[in-house]
Amino acid sequence: MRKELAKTYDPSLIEDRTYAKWMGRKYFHAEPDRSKKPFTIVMPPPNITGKLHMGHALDNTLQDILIRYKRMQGYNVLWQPGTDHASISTEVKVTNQLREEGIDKNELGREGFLKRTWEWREEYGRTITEQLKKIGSSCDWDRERFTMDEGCSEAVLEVFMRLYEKGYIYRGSRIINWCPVCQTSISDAEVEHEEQAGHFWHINYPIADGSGFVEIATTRPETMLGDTAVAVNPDDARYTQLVGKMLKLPLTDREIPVIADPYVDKEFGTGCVKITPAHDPNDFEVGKRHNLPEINMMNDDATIHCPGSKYDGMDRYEARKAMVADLEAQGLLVKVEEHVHNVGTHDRCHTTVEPMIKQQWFVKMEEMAKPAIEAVKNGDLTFVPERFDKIYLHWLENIRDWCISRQLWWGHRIPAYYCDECGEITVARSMPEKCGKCGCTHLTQDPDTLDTWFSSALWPFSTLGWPKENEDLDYFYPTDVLVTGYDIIFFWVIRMVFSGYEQTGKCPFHHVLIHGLVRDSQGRKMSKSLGNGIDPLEIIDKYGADALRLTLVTGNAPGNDMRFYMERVESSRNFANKVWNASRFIMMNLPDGEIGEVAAEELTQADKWILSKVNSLAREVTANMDSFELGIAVQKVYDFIWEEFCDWYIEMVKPRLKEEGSGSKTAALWTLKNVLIQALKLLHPFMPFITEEIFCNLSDEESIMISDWPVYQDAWNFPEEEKAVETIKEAVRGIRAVRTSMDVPYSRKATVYVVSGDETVRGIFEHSRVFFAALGSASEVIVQADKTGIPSDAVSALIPEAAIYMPLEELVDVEKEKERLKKEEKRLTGELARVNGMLSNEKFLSRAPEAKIQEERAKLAKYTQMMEQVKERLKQLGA
RNA sequence: GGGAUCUUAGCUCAGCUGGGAGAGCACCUGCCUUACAAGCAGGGGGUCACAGGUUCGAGCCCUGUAGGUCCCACCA
Repeated sequence: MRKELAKTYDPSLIEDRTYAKWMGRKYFHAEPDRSKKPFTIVMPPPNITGKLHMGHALDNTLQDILIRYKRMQGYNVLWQPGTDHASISTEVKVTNQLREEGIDKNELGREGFLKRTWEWREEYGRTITEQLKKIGSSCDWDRERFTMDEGCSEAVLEVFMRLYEKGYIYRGSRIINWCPVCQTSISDAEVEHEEQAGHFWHINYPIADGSGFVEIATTRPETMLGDTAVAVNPDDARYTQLVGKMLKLPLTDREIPVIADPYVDKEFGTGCVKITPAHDPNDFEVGKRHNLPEINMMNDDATIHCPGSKYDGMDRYEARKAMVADLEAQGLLVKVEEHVHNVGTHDRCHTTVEPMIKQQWFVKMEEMAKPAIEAVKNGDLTFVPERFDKIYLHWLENIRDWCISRQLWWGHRIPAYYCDECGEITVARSMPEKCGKCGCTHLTQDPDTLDTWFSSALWPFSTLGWPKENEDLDYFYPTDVLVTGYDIIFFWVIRMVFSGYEQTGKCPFHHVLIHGLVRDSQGRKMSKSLGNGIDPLEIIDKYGADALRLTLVTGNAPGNDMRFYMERVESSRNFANKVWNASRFIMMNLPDGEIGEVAAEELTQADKWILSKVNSLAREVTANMDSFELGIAVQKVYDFIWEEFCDWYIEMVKPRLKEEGSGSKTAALWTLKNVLIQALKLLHPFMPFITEEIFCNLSDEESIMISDWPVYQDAWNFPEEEKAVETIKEAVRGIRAVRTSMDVPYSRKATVYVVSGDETVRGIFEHSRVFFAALGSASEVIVQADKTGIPSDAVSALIPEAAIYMPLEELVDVEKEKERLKKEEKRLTGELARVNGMLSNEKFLSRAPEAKIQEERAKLAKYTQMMEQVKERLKQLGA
């Protein structure tokens, strides 16, 4: 039955309905099936705190494209979705929410807080997944997981136990990064280095024996309360006699030694460095080497800890000011210089982190990094684009132990239990009944939780049921491709890789497709503070998910950032409308019943041409998809549909559609329908909704998303017809250009003479005269071998294969025509010079591939012929 | 300090293994030609940052220079 479609495409009418249909039919659901090959992607789990932003939209669009493509290719695909508990982010959000209600987190207590956070998660945690559905994500929602659900928590516990038992997890008192606002330790990866304009304070430390001063330079004078030495380079002749002497530490009553350590750079500052082991990672190392005391002079909220001192309790920056003022008053401040330096800040809240010595849990990284490094080196794991190999390797080759404990409540609690009596640590899967050392029954679990990335590191296998052996894991793991932004390679990708090798012995995925950031029209990062974010859902409401998706993949190469602006979305929307209308046109013409098969001899040159075109398109697009060149792939489909199919083929076929009951009409309809279906299939991964809607109107199959991906077929390979139609297109373009330059109105038809001495060429035009006439605004097409009967003032269009003449009578402006021909002559002269240059170059002839030489020879012949025509024509016009 | 990356049409960007410079938007001209004005036809516009090198041949490979962006890094 013929179906009518609306004149303009309205995505809002079909997207939700279509998605519901897919869900209802369980197309997204995957079960192991040994008769098919699996293809698996795990979705980077969005935070439960978040709402969908452009980054998610891009990330998930890319994944959905790959998933839909592979599904159509017949793979048993699993796209595993889920969400991340996002420890710090969520804890901060809930804490703030509580504060607004006037509730203090600590008063509420741990249990109450967790109850509240679970409620929060129930209420808000699913909005993002609902939003992911709006963009068409075909993930298996039946398998949706959460990093703190029972299974994932079991995996976390198992991994902790294994690593602990292997000696890879240890507890130690070491210098770590501390966020005074979030009041927790953070890992090195979570520290962002920001360049800040600061000062360099030069301070005199008096030598205890009264023989003078040692001038030190520091960017953080307040830490001098924790100084336990001043260091100089052992080779620094200026200071050798000072080494071993004692200095009076200003603002305190302590004395500290001068020590020699190669860490000190003679050239930098004064060459004397104050050493604060408890508040600087380098100084910590120096302190260890020299057995210096570690004086902790700061509280967890970054106020000064110095009992008995006037600075005690002051904020770190307030104290800095006060101390500098006091030093100046005492005449110990030598000078203050402007100084730009790097300051470590917490990536979540951008507070300046404080290095502090604390008891924390760490993961020993050296051994686990090895297979992860090897994976990239031996090709088991590849990055797209490749350049991210270096970033990955550099990080792993310089990896330091991972601080995994967080002083937070929301997260997986560390399974360590301390004996209240003897302090013995027991790491166990559950609370031990008694202390294994002293037998005491009073044990307390470590209050800390794990870094949120500890659980996401296990995501590729914890979501498949690990540590239990099971069919899902066996079948779908390892996964195939991981799609993510370059911003979380360190946090997540690397940790998944070493965790995968350590726990499962396998790399958790083979390819990592990296994408960049979606920026605003000015190239700025989209951010809440700038207010320049564009809400993907608003775009979907207004333009449709397909337009959004197309915008996000068009003209973008892997790993590169992109700019997002409305003109691009409109352009995508226009394409959707183009597809819609082309389909509408075809459906308007399709008969009520089946077209049936069309005999090969009924197919015209044009039919074969477009079949051949869509055939090679399928091959090319498949190759691009396989190498993750999604932007290139979709560009090819776009160009094919808009230019070849709509602008040329449909126009070529229109005259035949008026021939009621003819075999030619049937062949045209058959071709229109089949080529459209092929094109829709190639487009489907990118624009799932519109392609599904049209496909279901055209085809008896139930859904395009489970239809077969087009493959190249020899039966649709027509090189001769492709060449023939290209010749005609050239002729049409030539005619149009001539007519435009002569200002001949569209409505004015003219007789068109095609002159060629080549019988084959004449055959091409004879065969296609119907559509050639239509496209070339011809009232009549006369094909002949010579110029007999052609008016001498006829205007010509030139193509290599033939001469085209149009008697345009009084409309012909001889001067314009001469001008046009001269321009053409100039162009051809240039081309001929280039080709002749190459062909007269002996080195080219001897070293270039034979095919290339033949190609150039053919061009020479072609241009020579055209040049002859132009010259002859100019001569006729008396030029 | 180390590394990566970019510099191609007015704007935003593609350009896959080196073989006659592309798209979208913008601009100019003419068209409501019964699928689409969210459209059709035609057109203008680029020493592919600069300088060398390799090659028969370079936007693409190599070296250097300039400018931009980003990442990493313990010079206080």
